[in-house]
Amino acid sequence: MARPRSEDKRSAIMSAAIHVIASQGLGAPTATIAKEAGVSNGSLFNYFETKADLLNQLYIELKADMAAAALDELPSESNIRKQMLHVWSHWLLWATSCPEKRRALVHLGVSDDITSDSRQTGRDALAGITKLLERSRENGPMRNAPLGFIVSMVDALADATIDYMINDPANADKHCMVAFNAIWRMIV
Amino acid sequence: MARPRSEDKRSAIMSAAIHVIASQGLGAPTATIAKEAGVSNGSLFNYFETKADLLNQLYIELKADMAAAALDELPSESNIRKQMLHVWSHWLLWATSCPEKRRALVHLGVSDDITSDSRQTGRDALAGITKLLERSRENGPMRNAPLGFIVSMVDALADATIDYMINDPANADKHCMVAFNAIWRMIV
Amino acid sequence: MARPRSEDKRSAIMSAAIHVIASQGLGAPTATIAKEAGVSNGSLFNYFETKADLLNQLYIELKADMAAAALDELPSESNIRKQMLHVWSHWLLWATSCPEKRRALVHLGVSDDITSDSRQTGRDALAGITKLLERSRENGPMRNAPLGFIVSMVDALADATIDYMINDPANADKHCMVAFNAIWRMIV
Amino acid sequence: MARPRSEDKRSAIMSAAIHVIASQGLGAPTATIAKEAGVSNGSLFNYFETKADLLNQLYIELKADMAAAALDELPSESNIRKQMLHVWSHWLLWATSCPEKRRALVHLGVSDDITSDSRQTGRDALAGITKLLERSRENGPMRNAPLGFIVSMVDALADATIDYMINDPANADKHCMVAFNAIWRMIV
DNA sequence: TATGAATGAGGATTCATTCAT
DNA sequence: AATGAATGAATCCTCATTCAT
Repeated sequence: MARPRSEDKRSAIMSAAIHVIASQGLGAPTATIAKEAGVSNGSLFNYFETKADLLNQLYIELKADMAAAALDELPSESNIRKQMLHVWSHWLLWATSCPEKRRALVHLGVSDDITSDSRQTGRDALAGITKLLERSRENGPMRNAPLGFIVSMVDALADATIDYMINDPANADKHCMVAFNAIWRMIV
Repeated sequence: MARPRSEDKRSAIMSAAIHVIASQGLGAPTATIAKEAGVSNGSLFNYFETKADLLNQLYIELKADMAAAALDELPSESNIRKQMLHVWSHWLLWATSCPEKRRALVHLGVSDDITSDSRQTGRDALAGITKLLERSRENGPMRNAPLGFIVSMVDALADATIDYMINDPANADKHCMVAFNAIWRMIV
Repeated sequence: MARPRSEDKRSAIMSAAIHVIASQGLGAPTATIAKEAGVSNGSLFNYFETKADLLNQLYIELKADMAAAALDELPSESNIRKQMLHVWSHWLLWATSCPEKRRALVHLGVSDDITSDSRQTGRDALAGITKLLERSRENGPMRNAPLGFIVSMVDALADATIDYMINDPANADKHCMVAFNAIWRMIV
Repeated sequence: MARPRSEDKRSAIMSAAIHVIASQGLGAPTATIAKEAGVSNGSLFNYFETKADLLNQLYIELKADMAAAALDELPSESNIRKQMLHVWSHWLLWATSCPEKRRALVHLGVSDDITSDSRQTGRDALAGITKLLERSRENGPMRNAPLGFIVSMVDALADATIDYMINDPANADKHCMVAFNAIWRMIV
């Protein structure tokens, strides 16, 4: 009935879900997640009404986590490029240092179980980044394109870059900068 | 001497799979695909050893289909920008005019059932596009980045653009051009 | 805290398996066994990991059951012939009075699903009988033959005798004695 | 419709069935047998109406084959013990030198697909052996036991002996004689 | 007659969810 | 609330048999 008593247990389930989904995909049994969390399978359904519910909440939390990481310690006094670079590199840093979260998020992102509400909430969490992008492209060649379109493009490029950084960690920083400069050429 | 194994039936199953996977995802029962193809569920396994086999073959065919569409009637005499634009717009045209193929391909792309062999075959099919990209960025700011990285970025941007075009068909052409110009700024 | 896994249910499944296998052979669906046991088909797999697991456990239990019946109330003070006769007649009595157990055991005995571990466990259960045979043949003509060979022969004769007793119940006791005397001539 | 044109093909199927059943058991697909025989799966059903039909015919042929081997070159002039020994050793020789036939026969012997008619036919094939046994026990301690019972016992002992010979080929001849002498003590 | 594709019932097993304890 | 046993629908795949060629 989704009436969690212990916040600890809820987050244990979330963490377990990240781990299990990262390695087994969304097909992973809820029982596996529960066991990984040190909780009985029946208990899982005290915290999440259905598996889909768990998935949606996880999606939202991961998006928020990612956004928080990206916006953490934002140097709001610096010029826009510096701020954008800060966000970009923290974003990618989050993804490369929490590869399981990122992998889980990729799985969730394409799942039909994630509702459009959840997706919207996910986008909302990125509002801070969106704002920065808006200011960045203000006078650039894409000043008239829909902002959402630009966000999608940057998001897509982030994903591609992360993949590349993970596959070639030795040059991760270089790839990070190459991609950032590319984006900067795109939008300003 | 027996009823010959019919190519028609094989492609009926493929088409059905595209349709069914586009709407139900990879979890769709093989029986549903078979029925949609007008074939018994047992027959499906005459044409494909396992469901995973079907999925892999479908992935490869769709990738090839997409590449063929993109490279069709390539104006090889024109300058590189014109050729690239041709590829880009045909690519997106394919995706927006066969949205089911594209949706199925998205599902397949993230599936653990798709082997790395299949993925490599998929990349091989895009060799023509890769070549063009290589020439395009030859003297540009990304001339020293790994070519595979650039391909991934362009691929990612294509996906993002397609999504946007499908969501806002009225301005599809405009979005297509906006994205192309963005890419061009990125790489040349 | 949850419904405890019930020993009753496990043995209900075992009994059902005996009954169903006796009449339908090892090809009997697990669903049939489950239904006969008054349990859902899914539940059967809470008690036995696979059908083969069920079969192996059943084999071992039946062997043990048989051995226990044969050795029950063994008159250990009596001379060796009396003891052996006791075992022999109780053995055959078990088989003729639980024909389903015996039929199931015959099916199981030739199944490829029964592991050599299970077979060894089965033999171990018969250790008491083996001991008696060892003493019986001590000074007889087969004193130098491998003990295992003798056990196999006696086992085979038991099977043949049981068949005959079941087919001709009116003279069951007579057949039992005829066979026993034959064995006694063989080994002492 | 079981209207064989080519006797060659029929026996190819039989041989294939022996081989396949010996290694995979009765659960082996008819398609596997057909392929092993170099025949299409459809063709198999021109020679045998059903799988059960094939199994029954195979059972009968193997029993006949075994009996023929046992009775081959029977020294009908010799005394009864010599004749019986001849039969016994040829019987076991057949089993140990055609282990696949023997294995297949063991599988078939316990199958519910084998009709009682087939079993009777199998016994009829052993008539020659039965005759010898009848003469052998004529004045012995089992002179009043049902002849069929004695046949069953000897049959069972043969099976047990064969198993032992196959597992310990180095001493096969010794085991063969040990068992023969045991039988002789039993019946004469 | 020979072939092998087509059929579809059947079967073991999984798993989200419920519910007795 | 927590547990984990119970449920049974769902799914992939097999295989004896049929039938078009």
